[in-house]
Amino acid sequence: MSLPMPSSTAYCRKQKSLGLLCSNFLGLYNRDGIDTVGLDDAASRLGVERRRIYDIVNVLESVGVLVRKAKNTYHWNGLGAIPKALEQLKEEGFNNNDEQIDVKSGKVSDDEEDERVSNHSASLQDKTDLDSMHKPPGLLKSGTLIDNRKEKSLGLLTKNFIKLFLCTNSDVHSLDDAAKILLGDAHNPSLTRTKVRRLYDVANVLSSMNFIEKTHHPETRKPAFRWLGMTSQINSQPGPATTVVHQESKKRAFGTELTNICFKRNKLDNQEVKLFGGLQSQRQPIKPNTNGSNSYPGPDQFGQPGPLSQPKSSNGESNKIKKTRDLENLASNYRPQYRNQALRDLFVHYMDAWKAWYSEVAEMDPIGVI
DNA sequence: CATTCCCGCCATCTG
DNA sequence: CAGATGGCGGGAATG
Repeated sequence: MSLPMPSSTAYCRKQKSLGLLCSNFLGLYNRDGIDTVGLDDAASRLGVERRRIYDIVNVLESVGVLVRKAKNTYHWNGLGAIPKALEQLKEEGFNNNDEQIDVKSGKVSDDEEDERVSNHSASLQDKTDLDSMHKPPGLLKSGTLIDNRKEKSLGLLTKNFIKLFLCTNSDVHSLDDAAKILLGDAHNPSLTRTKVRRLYDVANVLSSMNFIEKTHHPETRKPAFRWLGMTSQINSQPGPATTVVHQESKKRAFGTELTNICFKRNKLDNQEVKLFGGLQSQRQPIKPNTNGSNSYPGPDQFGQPGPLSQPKSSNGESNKIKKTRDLENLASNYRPQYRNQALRDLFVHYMDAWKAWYSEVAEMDPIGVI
């Protein structure tokens, strides 16, 4: 019981959110020369417990930004790997059955992400909401009793959640519905509750990367999330982006404090603050934007443009800036300056892949799938 | 009261 | 078997 909140620095939930942590994480590693990310390193530099790093890393891995390399170590692929990862997710979602071969470079680890979304030829686009994708709860195959751990992983959940947007008509889903869908059936309220908690976790990091944004379901009023990827507008009309928007115009001014460090909810105090100091003095400060919403701060001080960044008001929070389909600008605007030729090539490769995919998708008939 | 979701216990899975 | 992972859900913060 150390006092919960020093008057000046009250405990603020937002400062400890996964979303903010994700932003900081990206800010810390999304730069030239990063190849490996160590969990302990990340945890200490970000001033959080290891447990939290797992949360973030798991969802980032689902989106291709990272790959687990070994115990305590991840390989940094970078944001450039996102398009490809999404493409893959989409594909998987459509051939809504499981087992996809790993396309990663090199080794095909193990079962990697296998999800078994039930088989059953789904008409790609069915109704608006619940439907087509679900993973059978029970499960079959390989399982006996082992399986489940992975099936409940945050990583898988992230993927399925994203597929929900990529492979469905609707680009707005309430977590509640999402939970039910992803849960297969299991109308167990308790299970759903837990699922929703997890969805909040992934939603937070995804929204910090501007993949999604919080809104309310048109009719239902229920809180929900809207996909901000490129799918939405492509969806509404064939042809190239209709809403290529703005872009890196403003340099946001974020808060200047590293968050995620202090004040435990109200118990024990923390001695982690020192990490903060250390970080500040030795590295560019992460600028979390202390109170407002949190989203990936963007490049500025990190050297690279942030494809997923968005203009953000310094005191934002209420400020619902229309987050835009940044991914759309990815190809044209995201131009990291890699000093390393290999990385550069890799990046180019990703971009090409993405463009190919994008144009392909763009000319598809709207009713078709997307 | 409802929604959001942080925290950290502790089951599992490696190495 | 110790350390690494990461479900899971209580319950606090917020709306």
